[in-house]
Amino acid sequence: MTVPALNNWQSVQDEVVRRIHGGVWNQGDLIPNEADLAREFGCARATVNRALQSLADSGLLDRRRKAGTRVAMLPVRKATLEIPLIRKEICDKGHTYGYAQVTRRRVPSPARLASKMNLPRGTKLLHLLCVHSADAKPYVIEERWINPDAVPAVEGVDFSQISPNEWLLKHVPFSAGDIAFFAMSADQPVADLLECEVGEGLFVIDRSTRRDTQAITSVRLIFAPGYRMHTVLSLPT
Amino acid sequence: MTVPALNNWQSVQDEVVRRIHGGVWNQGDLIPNEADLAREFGCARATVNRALQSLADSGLLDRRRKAGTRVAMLPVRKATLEIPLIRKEICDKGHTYGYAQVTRRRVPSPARLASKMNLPRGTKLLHLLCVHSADAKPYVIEERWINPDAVPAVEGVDFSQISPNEWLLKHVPFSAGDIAFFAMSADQPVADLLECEVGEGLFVIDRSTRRDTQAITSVRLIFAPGYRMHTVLSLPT
DNA sequence: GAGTGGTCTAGACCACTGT
DNA sequence: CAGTGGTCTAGACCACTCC
Repeated sequence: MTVPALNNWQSVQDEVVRRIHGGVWNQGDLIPNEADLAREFGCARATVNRALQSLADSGLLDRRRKAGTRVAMLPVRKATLEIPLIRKEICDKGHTYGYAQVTRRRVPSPARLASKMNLPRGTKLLHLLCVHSADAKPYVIEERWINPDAVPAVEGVDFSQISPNEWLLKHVPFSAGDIAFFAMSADQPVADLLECEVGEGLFVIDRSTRRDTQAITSVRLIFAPGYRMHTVLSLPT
Repeated sequence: MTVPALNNWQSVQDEVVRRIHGGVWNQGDLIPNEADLAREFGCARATVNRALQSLADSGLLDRRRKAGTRVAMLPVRKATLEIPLIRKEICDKGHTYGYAQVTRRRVPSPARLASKMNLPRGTKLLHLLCVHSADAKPYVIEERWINPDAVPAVEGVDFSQISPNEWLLKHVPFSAGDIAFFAMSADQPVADLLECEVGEGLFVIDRSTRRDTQAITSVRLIFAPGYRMHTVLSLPT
């Protein structure tokens, strides 16, 4: 009656999911350890490990050394968002990309940013206001602050030709950071730039990035009405 | 001169990232194959594989059989969002959780949902309108549609005691789906429920889940003003 | 066809942590 | 202290895909 030997980690994963779905293992239950499962499934422990680790990443299992592996009590859903280059996002949708720099200034770092970006007092930042458009209609406002101490080369860049979004991705790639999503109501200046009504609800992304502990840049993206960011909730079966 | 042997996958990953940062390998470049790197680093190929696979998951590398491994041209940023139980989210913030069901009806599936949830024509859905609150202030509106064909047990549940959000998570866990984030302006009924101004910009999440191909539930979460969803952009150093 | 990443195995040692 | 997951190794075979 033994199962016909699960010889790859995907089939092991499927079997584990099946047992959870089927109620063989319930939320909070301790499941057998890797060695036992490997013996039962007729495969190597590394294969079981790979399968369970993948499920733990998905949030279905909680694993701790010595304590063993449990079915997660509250299976936290995880969604992976891909945050593309704005130009690419617009082109991929089949629209014509447009871009314009609105203002460029050097400013003392605003208090709100100084703390968020962990900047020394009195740091001067480069502040840019730009608009990306799709088929000549405003698509998103990019309000950008850049720490010139972290990116000296930025002083010589002409951001009327290339957006900070794109330049930074090419020249300062691979940094860590944090990101927040929320909504705001359009005020007059924003409404003017996005050609929408004052008060309209807009989708906003705030993002700060740094390398090691040095703040590189902070950006606020304010999207035109109608924008939707979507992705897939991928859980095994 | 040789590096002191990278004997774990994290250090291999760090070294690869260092070489990309340092310009040893540039965007679009083909990097050496796993066997060569393993020899150079003085570790097993599996260790290199683990490191590179992790970097590919992060979007820094593009890997294809036979074609080899390249530094990604447009390093797509990936953010992982955890979508918690609403009650848990509120409690974790240290607030008192409150919940109320506003309405409960059986309705023909609206056209918009019928297509999104891929329902047969004429399917009747259970429609619920609920409000979750934090410290007695409205926190989020949960507008929920449930397909009773997929979850027959739902007919007997008293959703004035437990939110659909929580009941479904406990009883219909582990399903796939898709999710979208956007902003809307509060209309009168929404403003009444959230105790905010009409027209105010609100953060909204639409989510549909299914098991296999059968639609289970669709939900719209409309958050009170001020809500921010945030996460970390985790890229290796 | 040949070269690359993807995976499996069997065994080993280590790191963490509950008891 | 002892049991569990986390990882490494050396070798092997397979699957994909570019040429």
